[in-house]
Amino acid sequence: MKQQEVPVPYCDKCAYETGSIFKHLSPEEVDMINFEKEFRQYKRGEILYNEGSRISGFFCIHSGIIKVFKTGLDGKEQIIRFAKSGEIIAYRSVLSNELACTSARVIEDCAVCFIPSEILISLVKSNSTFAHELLKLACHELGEANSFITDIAQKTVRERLAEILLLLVNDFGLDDQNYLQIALTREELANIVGTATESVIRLLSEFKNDGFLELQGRKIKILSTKGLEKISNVFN
Amino acid sequence: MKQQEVPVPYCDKCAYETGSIFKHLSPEEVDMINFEKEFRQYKRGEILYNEGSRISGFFCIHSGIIKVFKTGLDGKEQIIRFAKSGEIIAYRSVLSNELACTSARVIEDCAVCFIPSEILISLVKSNSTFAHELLKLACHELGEANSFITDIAQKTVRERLAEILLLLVNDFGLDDQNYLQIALTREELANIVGTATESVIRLLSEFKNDGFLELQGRKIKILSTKGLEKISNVFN
DNA sequence: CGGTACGTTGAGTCATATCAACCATAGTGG
DNA sequence: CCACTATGGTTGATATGACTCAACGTACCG
Repeated sequence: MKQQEVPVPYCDKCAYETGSIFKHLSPEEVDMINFEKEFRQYKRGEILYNEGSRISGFFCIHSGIIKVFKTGLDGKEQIIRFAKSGEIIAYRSVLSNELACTSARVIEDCAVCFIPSEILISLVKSNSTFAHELLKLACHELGEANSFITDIAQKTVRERLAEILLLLVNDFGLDDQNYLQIALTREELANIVGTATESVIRLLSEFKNDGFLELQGRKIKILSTKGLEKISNVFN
Repeated sequence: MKQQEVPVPYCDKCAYETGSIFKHLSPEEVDMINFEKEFRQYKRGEILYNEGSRISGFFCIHSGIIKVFKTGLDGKEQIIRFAKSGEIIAYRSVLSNELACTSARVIEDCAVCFIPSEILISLVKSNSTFAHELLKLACHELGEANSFITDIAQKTVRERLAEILLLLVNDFGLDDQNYLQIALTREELANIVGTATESVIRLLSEFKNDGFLELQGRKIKILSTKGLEKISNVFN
């Protein structure tokens, strides 16, 4: 849990005008958060919190990318989701008052605000709109989890990999040269899809041969989302 | 959507003293629910709601068992969860204001209360304890979904089947002869585990040969939860 | 008594995991 | 500056878990 003593830049993600969950708070409530929160910076590879630990607060991502994962058999990671600017993590454990069911590790150097549990709970109690929005968020994630369960259970690795690539395009976008704006190791890709690293490597090079993408190390250049859609069977 | 005109039995599941989510309501709020709710009875095989539809309320189960599932490729069902007495379903869609992401079908004849969406929303707004409890519920389900994702992605069909059997024992219990208190077809078991019907049949008969259970049609007699635990690798 | 849904078994196939070897790259310390 | 090591990526060979297909048995139901 590294916490650097650097000049704290203004964090606009916990402000009430932004697109984050905090937009449903009053200026006074945002002030309270800004007073209580702790600004932190983490480098790639660092852990924000560990599965099984009791969590004393949640994180709002200012910048960077974080992977949220569970550790399964033989320590193999299953990536549950990614969090990027404006999103919050660890709120599940805080709200359900359970131990963390996942761990979180930095994928791209990040700056986050750490906000104590009590703040979240008290806001849920005092601001019903905020509570409703949190419910929407949790219920939406639940819907996504249900879809993912169905996909993993029914689709082939090939279909899932294509689908995950499209999902990453959707979540992180492409730069001006059509490079995917998130760089993952082959192992990380495998740990989303739920397969072996070697399988990801082989399938990626198949997709390359099919002309759907190009590979430059970890950077993936998307040439044909249409092609990937066809492979992934996205429309059931 | 069958709705029988029978004398409405007293439904104690929507009462504020029970173990259901409604225990966090005031007597007045419970009265409101009782006034607005609609009592319905369904037989095995009937559908409560369909994936993709807009839902105008949620269901509280008085008695019986319901399976909640998604329809994937080729119409193959993926069972997401079961709901039994005292539990609520379809609240996800109501709260997230999204189309239903699952369907619900009766496994064991059931009696349910149908409660309009507006009631749920207004209670979330007016009763912050209730909102917090709903958040706990949703977040808890989210944690379970995450575990399930990891299991499906990493465990073998054999391990998953053993684990699901234990989970069913936990949720529905055993009768005095150690028979599992929920009767599923082989296909339904397969649709939880995420495998083919034939695989379930073969594995069940393996478990039988190993002395862990006995089979009487759909009734499964559990002889050794220890054995099933060993197979399932429950402790990671 | 035929029909329909469910259960069972066997045989063959295939996607994917596993194992092993090897290469590329970058960071480290002597 | 150069071995040294660690990490990640790639490829090939092999094994196998699980699916598919097909046939047949069983049981209930009108």
